[in-house]
Amino acid sequence: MNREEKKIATRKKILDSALELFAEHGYETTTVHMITERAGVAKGTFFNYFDCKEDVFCDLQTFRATLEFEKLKDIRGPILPHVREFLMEFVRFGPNSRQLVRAVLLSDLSNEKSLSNQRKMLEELKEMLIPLIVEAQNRGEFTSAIPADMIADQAIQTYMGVSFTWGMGMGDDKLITQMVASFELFFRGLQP
Amino acid sequence: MNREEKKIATRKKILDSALELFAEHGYETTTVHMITERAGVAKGTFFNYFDCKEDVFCDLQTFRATLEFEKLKDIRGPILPHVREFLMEFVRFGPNSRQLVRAVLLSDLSNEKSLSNQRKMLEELKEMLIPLIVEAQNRGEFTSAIPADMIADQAIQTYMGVSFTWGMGMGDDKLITQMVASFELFFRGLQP
Amino acid sequence: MNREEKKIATRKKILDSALELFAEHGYETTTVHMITERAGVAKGTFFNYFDCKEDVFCDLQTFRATLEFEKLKDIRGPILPHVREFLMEFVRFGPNSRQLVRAVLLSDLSNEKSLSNQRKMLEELKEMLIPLIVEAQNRGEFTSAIPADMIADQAIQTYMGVSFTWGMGMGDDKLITQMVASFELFFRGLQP
Amino acid sequence: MNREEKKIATRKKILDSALELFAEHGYETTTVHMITERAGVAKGTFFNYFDCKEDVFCDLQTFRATLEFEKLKDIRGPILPHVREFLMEFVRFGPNSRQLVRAVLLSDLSNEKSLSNQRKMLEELKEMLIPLIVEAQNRGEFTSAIPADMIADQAIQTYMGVSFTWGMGMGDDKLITQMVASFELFFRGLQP
DNA sequence: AATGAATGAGGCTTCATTCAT
DNA sequence: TATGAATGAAGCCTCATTCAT
Repeated sequence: MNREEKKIATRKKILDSALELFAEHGYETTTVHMITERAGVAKGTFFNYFDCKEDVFCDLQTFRATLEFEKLKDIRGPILPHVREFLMEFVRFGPNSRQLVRAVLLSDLSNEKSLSNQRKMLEELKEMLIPLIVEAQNRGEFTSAIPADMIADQAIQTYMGVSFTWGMGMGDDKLITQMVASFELFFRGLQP
Repeated sequence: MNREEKKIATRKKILDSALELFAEHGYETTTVHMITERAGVAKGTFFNYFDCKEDVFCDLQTFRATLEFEKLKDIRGPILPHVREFLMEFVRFGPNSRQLVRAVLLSDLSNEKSLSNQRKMLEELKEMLIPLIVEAQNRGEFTSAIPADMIADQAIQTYMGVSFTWGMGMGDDKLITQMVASFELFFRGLQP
Repeated sequence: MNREEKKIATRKKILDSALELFAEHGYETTTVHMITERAGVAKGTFFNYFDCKEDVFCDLQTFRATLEFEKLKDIRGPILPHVREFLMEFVRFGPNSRQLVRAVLLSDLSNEKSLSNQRKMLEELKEMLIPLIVEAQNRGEFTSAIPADMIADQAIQTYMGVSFTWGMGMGDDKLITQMVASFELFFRGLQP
Repeated sequence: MNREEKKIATRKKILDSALELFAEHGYETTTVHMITERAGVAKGTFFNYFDCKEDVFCDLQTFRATLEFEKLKDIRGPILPHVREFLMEFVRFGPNSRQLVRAVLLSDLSNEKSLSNQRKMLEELKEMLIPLIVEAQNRGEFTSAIPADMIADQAIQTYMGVSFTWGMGMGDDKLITQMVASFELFFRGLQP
C-alpha cells in the first residue's frame, strides 16, 4: 500500500468510525477523541483530514446523492417493478445497521445546514417521483383518485418512517424486509 | 397569584423555553443559560426545579404518555372511525410547530435513555393496536391478508414518517392535514 | 466585603496576575491556567470576567491615557520645571517593576491593535509636546537650532529607550532615577 | 548551483521567511508551517536545518554580534568621528524595515533565553563603550561632569529608544536618519 | 536531502452544576 | 425561593516534532 492509498485508507477509517459513533451516541455526544480512538489513529490525525468536527458530514452523503435518482428517469413500460427494484437497490447500498441509520437521521437533524441539504434532496426526489406516478396513473397502475404529488409525499414519508422506526429498534431484523413490507402495503393503497 | 401558583408558572416558563430551544438548536447545543435567559429567571433557578438538564425530558412526555392510549382500549363497534378520531386528538394535542416536532424527534434520538423510553412507548402502542386491528380484521374492516402486527408496525411507521418529513419542512402547512391524508392512504391499503 | 466588592476584587486579582505573568513570560507564553492559578481562582472564573484571553489587554491601559497629558496643556512661565515634574509623576504612577514594564512593552508589540493604540497615544503626546517646546524655545530655555518636532521625537525616544533597557534589567534599581538622569542629559543637549 | 550552495540557499530561505514572519506576527504566533510555506519547502525540511523552532534565533544575531564591537577597540585620536561612523555602519547592516526591527525587539522579549542573551550583549557593549567615553572625556571631547558608565547607559537607551519608536512607525522614513539625529542631540548633551 | 503524514501534549473555551448570599 | 459567582471537567483544536518513504 503506497502513500496515497494509505491516506485514503486513513480517511475511510476515520469516516467509518465517526459514522458508527454518531450512530451510537449522536453527533454532539461523540467526541473527536472517541472517533480517533476507534479509528486507531492519533487525535491530531483527525484534523489533518477534516478542518473541524462538523466537516465530517460533508462526506456522509446522507441519503445518497441525486446521482442514484437518475436511474428512475428513463423507465419505460410498467412502473411498479422498476420502483420496487430501485427501492431495493437504494436500501441495499444504504446504511445497513440500525446504528448507522440512526446516525444518518441524527446528522440530518443536527444542524440547519444538513437539514436543508436533506430537505432539498427529498424535494428533488419528490419532483422526480411525480412524473413517474402520473405515468403510472395513466397506465392504470395507480389510482387517479389521489393527486400524484400527495402520493409522492407519502412515498417519502413511508421511506422515512420505516428508516426512523427501524433505526429505533423496531420491526424486522433486516431493514430491507421491513421496507419492502411497508411499500407493499403502500402500493396496495394505490390500487385503482 | 399565590406562592404555589407562582411556582407552577415558573416551572412552566422553564419547560416551555427549554422545549422551544431544543426545537431550535437541539438538546446538546441548547445550554441551561439559554433556557433560563429565555425563561427570564436566574440560572440557579433551573436547578431548583430540575436535578439536571436531562430531567427536563421527564416532563416533555414526548409522544404523550400511555395514558392517552387508554382511550383506545374500550372501543366497541366499528374501529375505523374511532381510530381516525383518536389520531386527530393525538396530533392536535401534540407539538404543533415544525420546530417542536423536530425538537421532540431530536430529543428522542439524543440520548440512550430517551431512545429506549421512546422505543418502549412505541412497543406499548403497538401492543395496544394489535387487538384493535385483529378486531377490525374480524369485522371485515381490514384485510386479513396481512398479519396484524405488521399492520401495527406500519401504522407507527406512517405516523413517524409523517412527523419526520413534516418536521423537516415538507408537506402541508398543517401537520394534521398531512397526517390524515397519509392515514387515508394507509387505510385504503388495508381494505379487504 | 459584599458581593459587588468581591467581584471587583476578583477581577483585580486576575488582572494583576495576568500583568505579572505577561511580564515574566510574555503574552503568548502565558496561559490562562497560569493566570488563574496565580490569582487563586478556577480557570472558568477567568472567562466569567473576560470573553477571551486577548481581552485582558483592554484593561491594561499601557502608558497611561491621554488624560494624564492634559496636565501639560496649561503651563505658564518657565517650561522645564513643569516638564521635570510631569515626568516624575508620570513615571511614579506607571508600572514600577522591571517585569511590569516589560509586560506593557510586550503587550504593545503583541498585536497590531495595541500597537496602533500605542502609536496613536505617542503621536498625541508628541502633538502636545511640540507647542511646549516651541514656547520653551521662544523663552530661550531650549535651543532653536533643532526643530521642535524633532526634539519631541527624541524626548519620546528617550522615554521609550529608558523604559526598554531598564525593563531588560539594565541601569539603576529605580526606574525614576534612571529616567531623570537620562532626561537631564537630554535637557543638556537642548541648551541654547 | 552545486549541492553545498543549494543547502546554504535553502537555509537562507528558511531564515529569511522566519524573520519576516516573526516581524509580522511575533515569535509564538508564527508557526513552522507558515515559515516553510513562505520558504517554499516542506515542513520536515525545517527540522533538517534547525533542531527546534527556537534555534532560529541562534542565527538571527539580533543586535549583531560582539564581533562588530571589536572595531571600536583600537580607536586612536579623536573619538567622536569614529563613533559616528561605527553607528552608521551598525545601523546600515542591521534590520532595515520597521517590521524587522519590531521582530527583533519582539524576539528579544519573547523568551527568557533571548532576553538574557540580549542583556548580556548590551552589557558587553557597555563595557566596551566605557573606556572609549573615558578617553573622550580625557581628550575634552565629552563632559566629565557625568560619569562614563551613565553616559554609556544613555547611549544604549538612545539606541534602543530610536529602534523601538521607529519600529512602531514613528519618526523619519529612514532609520539611519532618525538615529543620527538622535545621536547628534545626544552628543550635544555631552559637550563639556 | 526532501517530503508530509502521524503524533499527542497542551492551549483556549464552554457549560452543567454547586453554593453562599 | 431566587440569584449569579465560582467551579473544574471535558471538549475542540493547534502545532512543534518525529519518522517512514
